[in-house]
Amino acid sequence: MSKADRTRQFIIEASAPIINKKGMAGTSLTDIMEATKLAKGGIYGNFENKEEICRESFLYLRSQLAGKLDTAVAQGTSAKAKLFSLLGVYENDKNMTEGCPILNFGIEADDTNPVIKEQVKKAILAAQKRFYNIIENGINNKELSAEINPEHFSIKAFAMIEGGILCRKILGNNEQMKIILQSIKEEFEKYIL
Amino acid sequence: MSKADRTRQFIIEASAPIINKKGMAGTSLTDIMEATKLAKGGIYGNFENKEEICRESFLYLRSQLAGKLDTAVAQGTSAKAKLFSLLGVYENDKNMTEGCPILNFGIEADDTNPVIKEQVKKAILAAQKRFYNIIENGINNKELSAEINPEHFSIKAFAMIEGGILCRKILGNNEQMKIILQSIKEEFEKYIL
DNA sequence: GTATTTTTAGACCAATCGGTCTATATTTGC
DNA sequence: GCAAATATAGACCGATTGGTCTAAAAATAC
Repeated sequence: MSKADRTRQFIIEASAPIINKKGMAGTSLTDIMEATKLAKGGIYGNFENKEEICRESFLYLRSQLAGKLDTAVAQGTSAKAKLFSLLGVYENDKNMTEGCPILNFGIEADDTNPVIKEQVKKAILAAQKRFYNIIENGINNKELSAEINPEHFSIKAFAMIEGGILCRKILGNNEQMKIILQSIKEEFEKYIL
Repeated sequence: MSKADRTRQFIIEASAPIINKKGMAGTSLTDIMEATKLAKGGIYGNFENKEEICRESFLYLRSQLAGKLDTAVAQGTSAKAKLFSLLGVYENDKNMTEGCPILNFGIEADDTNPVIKEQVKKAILAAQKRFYNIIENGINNKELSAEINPEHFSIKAFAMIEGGILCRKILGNNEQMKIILQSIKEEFEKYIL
């Protein structure tokens, strides 16, 4: 990994939380310079423009989050354990409590940045697929009744969680999220064989 | 209504859709000047600063949306009719398909603008209460089983819809939203007496 | 219809925006 | 450790930002 590659990665990791918090339009080069302690030249030698920093920051947050979620799923040894472990990340992980990048970048990009919007789309579909796969494997393993609709379940669970993240941030507490996650668990348990 | 009041209202109504779309940080005075065909003086004679325009724009969008939702509920003559009518607005209304102001302003304001954040909070609680009241009245009228939990139902429905709005905007179609609204209806129907 | 008050246009402002460029500093290959 | 290549600092750029101020225009009161 060359010096430039390391600096580039360092800039992304330092910028991503700021952009996730303040938004792309709301984050200035000055913010990024302060966070990295780098001068303009040091930044523009590694990135074409601010939009590239935003884009790479989203991709970084997305992959970091996906890694945590995939790890959580992998740790479960049954469909139920996998799902509950996955939901646990949504409940507690700092990456989620600080604001879901899918929500933050998605809402801003949808009318302003088609390139990032497309990457958010991939993130949504991947997040839903993570639920879907748990259910489908559960059915195949005879852990779950074939009555459960994996597509509907994964869409509803994902939507409820994203809505729950909004409520958590605005209302300033985790109560509604707990109710949401609990109800996802209860819905799931109806189908355990 | 004085000339100034009318101009003020006109500026709000012209600016609100732009700010809802491009975000508060992403909307410039130039955007507002173009939308209103007014010069700087005409705008700053009616508003203290850009933030006030953003704040009033959110309050305008919030009250407009609340009016439509309340009207829809009032049109139903049973708990079921009220709920289905309410969900119909979330499915079809332009105010929703163009982007929910609760979601758009909420996500941007939560880390940057505590005053607007507080107003978004009120909007969320009011939206949830609208669901809650339908359920509670339904129980009292013996239309619904007392088994239904109005609090949990309203929290889940609201969260799912907001998550569904995100998916609709990013995925570019209404399919997931339809599944979500259908599942809310089915869940509700389980409790009809 | 005139006098007074209110409202608006638009020139103007300093500050900040994203971005460029060159000279210097730092890596890197050998 | 020296030379070539690469990366960074920071002065600089024009454009744009949000915001002010004054003179003209329009609405209002009588």
